[in-house]
Formats: sequence, C-alpha cells, structure tokens
Amino acid sequence: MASSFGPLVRKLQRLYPLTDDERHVIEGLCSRKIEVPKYTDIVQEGDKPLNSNLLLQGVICRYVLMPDGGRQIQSFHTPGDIVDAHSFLLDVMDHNIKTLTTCSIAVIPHEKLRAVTEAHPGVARAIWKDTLMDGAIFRQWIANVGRRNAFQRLAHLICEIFTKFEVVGLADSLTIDWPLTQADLGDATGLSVVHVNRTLKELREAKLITIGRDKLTIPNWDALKAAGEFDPKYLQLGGGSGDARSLH
Amino acid sequence: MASSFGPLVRKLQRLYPLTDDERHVIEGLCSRKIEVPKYTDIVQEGDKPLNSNLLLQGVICRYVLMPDGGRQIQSFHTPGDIVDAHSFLLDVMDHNIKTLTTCSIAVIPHEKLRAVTEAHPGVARAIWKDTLMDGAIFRQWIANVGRRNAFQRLAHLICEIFTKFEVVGLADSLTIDWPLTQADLGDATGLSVVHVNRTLKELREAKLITIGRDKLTIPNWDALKAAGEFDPKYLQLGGGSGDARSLH
DNA sequence: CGGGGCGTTGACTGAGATCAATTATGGTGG
DNA sequence: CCACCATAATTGATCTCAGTCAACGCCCCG
Repeated sequence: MASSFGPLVRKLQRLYPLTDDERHVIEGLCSRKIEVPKYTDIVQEGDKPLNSNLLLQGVICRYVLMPDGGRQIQSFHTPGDIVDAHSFLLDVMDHNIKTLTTCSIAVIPHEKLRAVTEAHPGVARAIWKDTLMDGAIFRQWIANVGRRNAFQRLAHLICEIFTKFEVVGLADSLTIDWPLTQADLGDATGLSVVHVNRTLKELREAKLITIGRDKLTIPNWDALKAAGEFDPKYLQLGGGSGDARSLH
Repeated sequence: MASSFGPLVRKLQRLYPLTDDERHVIEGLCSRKIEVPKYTDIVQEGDKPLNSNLLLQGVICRYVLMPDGGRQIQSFHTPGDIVDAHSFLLDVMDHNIKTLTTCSIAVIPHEKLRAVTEAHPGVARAIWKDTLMDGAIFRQWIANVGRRNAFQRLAHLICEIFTKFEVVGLADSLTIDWPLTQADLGDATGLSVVHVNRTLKELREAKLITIGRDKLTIPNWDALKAAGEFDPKYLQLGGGSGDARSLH
C-alpha cells in the first residue's frame, strides 16, 4: 500500500502513524536527487549546511578525525536515514559524513524542512523521533566501545549493521553485501586493524560469521546475538504503525 | 530580564530565540516539583514513562548495566537539562537515570509536551534542538572512549563537566563542587577504578587539576583543555539569542 | 605484469585490568 | 566524644588484551 512512497516515508511510518496528507508532504521534501561515488565526503566538520541529506541507496558513515590522525566512526547509515537531520537545527557540523558505496541521495533544503515541520506537527514529530533513535544508537555505541571486549564489540556491531540492512530489505536471508573494510571496523569499534583481523578470525572459527567476496553471512543469528549481547530494543523496531514484519 | 524564568527557559533561549509567549508556555510545562535524594534511580531500563524530568538543581547521570555487572555511564546532566526528553517519543527506556546529589526535579507530563509542541512549533524546535545537542555529546563520548588514552579521556571529561557547570553558573571561578566518585569516572570513561586513581594522580602531578574536599579546581584551563583535546564547539554554546557570556 | 590497497600472520610491547592490601573519610549510634 | 562500620581513595604486584612493528600474500585494476 505504501509502495509508491520512498524509503523515508516507509521508515517514518514504521516509527510513527502518518496521515495520507503527511505522507505526501514528506515525499515532497526532497528538492533534488544526486548520485555520489564511493568514498566521498558529503559533509565535513566545520560546514554550515543549508540542506540535509536523505540516503536513498547505499551505505554511509559518520566519523571524526582525531588530532593524532586517528579516526572514530560514530554511526553507519542505510537507505531511509536522514544522515544529517540534526544540521537543520545545529548550525555547524562537528563531524564528517562519507559514502562507503556509490550512493543515491535526496537533498532536503532546511527551509523546506522548516516550513513543513512548522505546518505539520506530526511530520516534525516523526523526524524528531528519527533523530532520537540516532541518539539511542549513539548511546549503545558508548557502551559497546566502553565496556565490551574486541570479540563482543565486533559481534555487536555486526548484529546492528545486519539488522539495519534487514529492516530496509537489503538482507538476502542470512547474508548481506558487506561494505566495510577491516579498517572501518576498527575505526568504529576503537580497535586496531590488526586486532580486528584476528578477532574476525575468531568469529569465523566460532562459526558466528562467514565473510567472502564482499558478502557477510550470519549462519547462526542467535549465537552471534548472544556473543555481542545484542538486544535490538534500542533500534525501536517494535512500535509504530507500519507493516510490522517480525524480524528473526 | 529573564531572571523570573526557570532554568529551562534560560537554557532554551540560549539555544533558540523565544517569544514572550513561548517563554510562558515553557514555564507552564512543569506539573509538579519533586525533591529526590542522592543516588536514587528516577527512571529505569524497561520503563515506559508518561513524564519527562527537568532537572532544576543537582547532578544526574544516565547509565546502562552490562550483563557482566559492569556499568557504562552515558552522560551527566546539570540544571536546565530535560534528562529524558526523548522518552516523549521513544516509548521504552533503554537505560537508567540516577541522581548523583540531592536533586530538585520538575515533572513534565508527556501529554502537556504533546499539546504544547503541537501548538507551538518554536517550542517544539527548541526542545528538539536540545535533544540534538545531547546527541552531539553522545557522539563526542564515542570518540572519547574509542580513541583517547586514559589521561586524555579524563581530561576531556573533566573539561566537559566543568563547562556544563560553568554555563549554568555552578562554577566559582576555577572551582566547582565535585559530585563524582572515582568509580563514576571509571564507568564514564570505560576505565577501571584503579586506573582512574592513577591517572588522576598524574593529572594532579601535571598541575592540571586539584581535588580536595568534594571540590575540583582547574588551575590552568588551557592546559587541561589541550590535554583532553577539548573543543567546546559540540556543546553549542556559541549560537542562540541568550545573553552570550563569553566563557574562558 | 606491476603496483597499491586490503587482508593475514608473527613477534614483541605496553597501557590498562585484575588481585590484594592498606589508608583515609564520613556517617551513626551509644 | 569516641568506637565502629561502610564507602572511597590509594598503592603495589602481576597479568593480559590489544597495540605496534614488520613482513608477506592476495587480488583487482590499469
């Protein structure tokens, strides 16, 4: 029934009941569509953007560079995510955003966002809720990096990514297209590349994952979930009003 | 001029221009005021709150408990913070919130929040922006825990706390009332208590901090800031329309 | 077919955890 | 006012997980 709508409407109505009117308003937010090649920064620290970016296709990460040259990835994003919704209200970017694959992106001017959220409290609330969910994921990452060992951290992160893929229909049963290098994984979990490599090997040997030719397979979801202490509650997949497909 | 308003209005108008009307509406959000003793959980994981809590006085932390009994603190809060604004839109709590001192708290019913944000887009935007700033702090913490060593982590955290205190007038020149135990610091930075102790000693020996009798003094702000790579940009103290006191 | 990025492995090092005492510190009841 | 107890801070000794350094293999792409 909602198949004529784009990924943002599909996502938001999973979070929040939307009227037909609101659905059309959201669909009209996008001003133009752009294609962005792999490994391209779309926003950089210090920028004062006038648009937000809705990811339509591909995978994107958010990261900061440390003074010593290190990098910390703070989140990954899948289609339907407004990767920098917060730039609507926070004027200067405190991090960078980069594509990890070729991406298709819809550009949403802040002035449109302003007009629409002013006129439609329901739409404002839906997008607000979306930004709050990002916050919930950030909090999880703090705990992941602060209190889990390498094995658990990677298991948890892989669970999160897989789930995000699955929700937007990018999982083929037990496997997904894997967009990350081991360096990316290290920068996301606060580990060195070498240690990521060794820990992935352990995960493979424990039969929790299979990696081959840009594909990742999770043969035993429950085992990986347990290893990473992964509880998808924080991803807020339960509530909302969308077609509540049961996951896993 | 705004002295007749409470800490929330003072904070929000620092973030966002507010009309007189909006100021009064915000002031009217609070339904009742409660006093909460030290070390008391005010919200717990799994709760489905019907109210949000505005901190009027005292210090509060947000934390999760890990399966192995460990604890990860995810944020600290000072007066003017709505410590669980997100519970307005995310129905189930994925973490706990606890007082670290005796606290005075204003309870804001979600239904009031709903009515007010629906009728006043400016108020909605101000509170939304506030939740986005929390998100910015979470992101900083990911980087702090993921990519800095013990010395830097503690320096950074102490800078953040001191700044938050200063903004709401809780700093007496170079010193503040220090509400944290070393265990708290460890749980916030992902370090063990023992190592926190040793690292604080280093910070003392480097003349970056002084701790005595529940007071913390920062004799050399610039040095501590440099040690923690602290850049207050993410706290969004610059913009807004409040009386822009220059800090430091 | 050569070079650069990424993955893999080994050897060594080190920051920070863990274990175990000991010493403040502060609150409480007699 | 003091004995007592719990909590927090401090210190030493030892261990370990993860970082660093270095080399090598693989594979894709020009």
